[in-house]
Amino acid sequence: MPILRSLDGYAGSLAQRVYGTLKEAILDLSLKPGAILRKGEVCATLGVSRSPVSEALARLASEALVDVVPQAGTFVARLSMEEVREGAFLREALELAAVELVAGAATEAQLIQLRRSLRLQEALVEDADVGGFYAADAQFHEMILSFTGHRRLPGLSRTAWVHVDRARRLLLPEPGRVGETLEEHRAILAALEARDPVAARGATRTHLRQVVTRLERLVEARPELFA
Amino acid sequence: MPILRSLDGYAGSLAQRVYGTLKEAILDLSLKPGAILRKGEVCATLGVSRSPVSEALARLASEALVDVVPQAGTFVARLSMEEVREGAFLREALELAAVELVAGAATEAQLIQLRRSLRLQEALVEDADVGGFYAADAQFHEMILSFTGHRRLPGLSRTAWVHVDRARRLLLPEPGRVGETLEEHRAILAALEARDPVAARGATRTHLRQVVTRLERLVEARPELFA
DNA sequence: GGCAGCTAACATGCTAGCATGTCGCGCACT
DNA sequence: AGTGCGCGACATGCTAGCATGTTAGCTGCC
Repeated sequence: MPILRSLDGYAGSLAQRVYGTLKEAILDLSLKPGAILRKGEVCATLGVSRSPVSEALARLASEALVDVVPQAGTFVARLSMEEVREGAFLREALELAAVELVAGAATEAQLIQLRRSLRLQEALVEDADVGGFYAADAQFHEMILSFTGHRRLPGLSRTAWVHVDRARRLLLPEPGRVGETLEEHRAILAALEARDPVAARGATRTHLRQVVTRLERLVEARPELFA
Repeated sequence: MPILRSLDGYAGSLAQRVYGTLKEAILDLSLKPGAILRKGEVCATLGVSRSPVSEALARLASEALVDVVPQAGTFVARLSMEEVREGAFLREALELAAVELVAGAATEAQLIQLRRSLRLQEALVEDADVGGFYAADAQFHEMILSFTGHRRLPGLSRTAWVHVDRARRLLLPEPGRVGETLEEHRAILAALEARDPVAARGATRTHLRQVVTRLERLVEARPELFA
């Protein structure tokens, strides 16, 4: 059993903490795709019983992060370009609908929040704080989604994106990408400020397709990674 | 405990059958919104233990069909116009993205399937078979979603729509609505045949907003239904 | 030497009972 | 009479052990 971070640092019921621990390990590939994931071992490692583990695995199965084969075993899902494409499609659908709505309905206060986030992103780029920038990036997108007024939308978008996020670990960092990302965010904000839904959709679509394009190139170059 | 249909007729594990039984009862309002849903009673009624019931309730909670309050109780979700709007937004986002994609990529074989479905719908309208028509309606939409090639899309769309579907039980049948629905389907298919993504989006949007519009009128007339 | 069948180990799914925290009712007090 | 407090009943969450079905390896046979 690979090293599994302890439950500390996660909140809520045991099942929820087990879920968080396992999900993180799957997403950062410390649990290898295709590996068997024995419930008994997880129980022993984390020091909990099998019910919370079962519930956590059920949730992960509903996100297609693990495959549960009845009476046979539970396996970490393999990287799948199919899943990546589907996840990207879903997030794109949600986020395009969101920017379209927000372009027509954003309040001044909301625009101010977005501008502030952009200023923060600029500072992080100047400081070359890549980790911080990606956090601000995620927050920027979540803001837009939450401005629709739909509470569960940000979470759904995150869930849709998990397979893309996992596959992204295989990409090497590309110098200058953060700067381009910042520029794309500027274009989205500009379209929102102009209250132009079509431009907002276009800018968002362009932005979201960057990662997937790079992944498509990767799968072409090294198809064995997506067995 | 209201009458709960037996597990027979559902396939898969016990948990899955319990899930199906409960979901059906919640959706057709035979489990009253706001009612308490005791695990123990469900176990006794269905003759199963608490693990499968717990798993089923966890899934229902993730769809916001029940509220689980730790150490307090489980409650059938109340009807909520918020949830209806969010569900409608989600399905619209997914289905607009789907028709846009399909308009550009549909094969002739797929168009033939859709035309065949429309012919079936016409026959059902002529025979005034409303139930059959709604089944064909659902199938028509599922076809379009599946033509994107994304396997889980139809299921996600169904899940998104559950709150709308539940609230729809409150609407009285409206004479002539099936005819209008058929006409709207014709418009969607026409746009797909013309390979016109913009028109397809427009026709789909118009179509999907019909139910929500009627629900908005209902909540205005009888707000107490959505406590 | 290769293949088929069997057996044994072991995976998950389910059942039953214990620990923990909450809510509501009743009683005493103000 | 109204209010605050305390206790009891009971809800879910968790733990531990049993039933069921699969898989892999070994053995015997061809």
